[in-house]
Formats: sequence, structure tokens, C-alpha cells
Amino acid sequence: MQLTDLQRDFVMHFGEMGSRWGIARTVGQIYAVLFLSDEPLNADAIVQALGVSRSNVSMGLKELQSWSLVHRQDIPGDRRDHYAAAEDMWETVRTLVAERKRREIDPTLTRLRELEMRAPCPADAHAHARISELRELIESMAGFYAELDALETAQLVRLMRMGRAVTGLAAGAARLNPVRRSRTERA
Amino acid sequence: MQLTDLQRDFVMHFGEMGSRWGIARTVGQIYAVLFLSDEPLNADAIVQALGVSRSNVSMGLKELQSWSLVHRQDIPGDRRDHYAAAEDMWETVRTLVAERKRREIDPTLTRLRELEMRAPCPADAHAHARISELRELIESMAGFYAELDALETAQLVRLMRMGRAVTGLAAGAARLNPVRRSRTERA
DNA sequence: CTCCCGTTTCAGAAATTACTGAAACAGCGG
DNA sequence: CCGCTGTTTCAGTAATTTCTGAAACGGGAG
Repeated sequence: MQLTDLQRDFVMHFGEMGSRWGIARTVGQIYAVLFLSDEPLNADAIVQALGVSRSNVSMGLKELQSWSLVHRQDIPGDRRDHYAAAEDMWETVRTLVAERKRREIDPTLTRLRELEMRAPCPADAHAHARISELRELIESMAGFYAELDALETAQLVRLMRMGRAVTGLAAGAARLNPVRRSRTERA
Repeated sequence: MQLTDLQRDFVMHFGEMGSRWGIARTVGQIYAVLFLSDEPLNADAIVQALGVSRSNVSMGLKELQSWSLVHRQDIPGDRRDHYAAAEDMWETVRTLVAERKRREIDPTLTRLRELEMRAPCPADAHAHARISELRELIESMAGFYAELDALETAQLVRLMRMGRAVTGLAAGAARLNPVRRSRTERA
């Protein structure tokens, strides 16, 4: 398979961005190729398109599948495995975010809670407080995320495109649904 | 300076997480030390706490300042530079997100728009469509982010802790502010 | 069972990224 | 202007990550 100029430039950019996200450059490129393709591709087509080794593609596909970004898809009458990127990009964003949360946020929360449990040696008073505050912050964000994630995709998209209405809530809602505030916050 | 057990464990975890985020391990550790400290620290204190080279700390502090996560702070009667992490964690989250957007999302949007502009060679029809769709998706998310970012911190926190109310909007708003939907979506 | 087509694994090579120590630099007090 | 304290730069080294080619594996057809 031979990429067009447009495809090549897109794929290169994607590889570049991927490598800033802890994703190996070629893994990003493999995803990009599948993302653009209008049909499932077999591993050799990807090898040709990118000029990387067969084994590298195999590893990359495995990783992409572990992130649920790519899935195997049968082509009748062809014994080889074919792969395709998920069609629905919003769904893909969801899995991407969910996966990152699972791999990065959740373990951190666990660890922070564990640290908070420890017998608080007096020299640690300030550190302890900072850790609690950080844990609370992360929990707030995780809660907000869980809210959004519970929505159907169509609703989520609507919400994101609603503009002012959402944030208007924040200003107006103090009366309707007040959050219990600490003395310092009230000051 | 000598770290307590609690501090050491936190710092190590932070370094670990940092390195999954494209931040060098020691840079994450430097930030963590400053984050926990109840007073500004000079570079040598950090060198001692982490056991890394002076120059590494100097580079790390420079990078953290470029992300606005850490700032220099004078200690009267001490010629050395002292550094401190920002007090307000929500503010820190904001700058972190803003900075990542600026460095990663904005260039991608620019590039995607540029690719869309190109004379659409017939073989690229599908690729072109996918790129447009991706661009629109990213723009939606960026718009939503801009909304949130425009809020005062206190309001933002309130919004995040509001629970149902926010996402309830999405369900209710179809009538008030309908989004034009494609035939397939309606099906 | 064996051959064939395709996939996966893995140890080492290559490339990238992070870190160090030495030297240059900055600015202040004398 | 010199000497002292502290900071930054940078070229080289170390460590880590990514990629490759060769070999092992798997399973269906004959």
C-alpha cells in the first residue's frame, strides 16, 4: 500500500503527537493509517505504508488493541488478519480517556489514600495536608468525569456544544444547589 | 535536606507518574519536593533531597518555571535563589491544562486545517472526510474547555462538585437548544 | 502428520532521551 | 578590578525506549 501526500503528512503528524503522549511513534502512525483507511488493512499493508518492520507492526497492533482503539476484522476469503480503527470517534475519545484514567489516575488515588493513612509523623504535618488536598482535587475531577462519562454520546456531544448554558449553571447554582463551604472559603 | 518516608514515597510516585506524561522523572520529583515543602527551597536542598546533580536540578527548575508550576521566591538575607510550587492547586491544574492545549492541541488543529485546505485528490476522499470529522471533534472539545476555563476557580470547583445538575442539562436541553442532527443520528 | 501461510516473541542493535561534571557566566562586596 | 558565591550551559556519557531480524509458534489443508 502506498500513501498519498495528504495521508503521509497526517500520519507523520500523528506519530509526532503520539510520541509526546507516551505512545511510541510508530504506534501512533499505525493508528493514523488505520484511522484514514476506508477498509480494514492487514499487517503487511501497514508495513509497506510505513516502511517499518513486520514485528514492530505486530507489537503496535497489539498495543492498540489493548487500548481498544483498533480491532481485528475478518475479510471473507482472506486468511490474513485485518485491522480497523473504531468508526465512532467520540466513542474512541471515551475509551482513550477511560483507559488513561484507569492507568494513571486510579493508581495515584490509591497511592495518595495509602499515604494519608500512615501514622502522621509530626514533621509531616504540612505534607500530609497537601496530599489530602491533592487527593480531594483529583476526586472532584474524577467525579465530574464520571458524570460526563455516564451520558450517552449524543447527549455528551450536545452538552459540549451547548456553550454558555453549562457554565451559566455554575454562577446561578449557588442558590439552587449550594455546596457546603468551609469557613475560609466563605471569607 | 532529608526527606521523611512519607515524602520520599510521594516523590517517587510523582516521578514515576511524571515520566508517563512526557515529563522527565527527575523533573517530576523536583516538583513533588517543592509541592510538599512548607517553605521555598534553594537548589542545593533539592540536590540533597533527591541525590541528583546540581545541573539536572537547574534544568528541571527552568522547565518547571516554563510551565509556570514553580516560581522563584526571595528569602530575605539569603543570596541564593529559592523556589516554591504554586499554592493554589486548582490554579495549577488550569495552567497545566492550558499549557498542554497550547503545545499539543493547537498545533494539531492548525495542521488539520491546513490538510483540509489542500486540493482534494480523488483518492483522498475518505481520508479528507475523516480529517474534517476529527477536526470538528477537537474543536467541540476545545470549545467546551474554553467555557470551563472562563469560569472563576470558585465557580469551576462548584460546577465540578454539582453532580447530576450539569449532565441533567444535556438531557433536558434538546428542546431548549436543539442541535441539528444528521439523518443517521436520528435513526 | 506435515507443510504452508501467517503471527508472535525475543534478544540484541539503534535511536532517543535524560543526566552528569566541568567550565563559563553573573553579579555583588571589598 | 578581584575574588567569592551561586547559577547556567554544554558536550559527553549513561540509561531507557524503540525497532529489527531471526527463530519459534499456531492452526488449517492436504
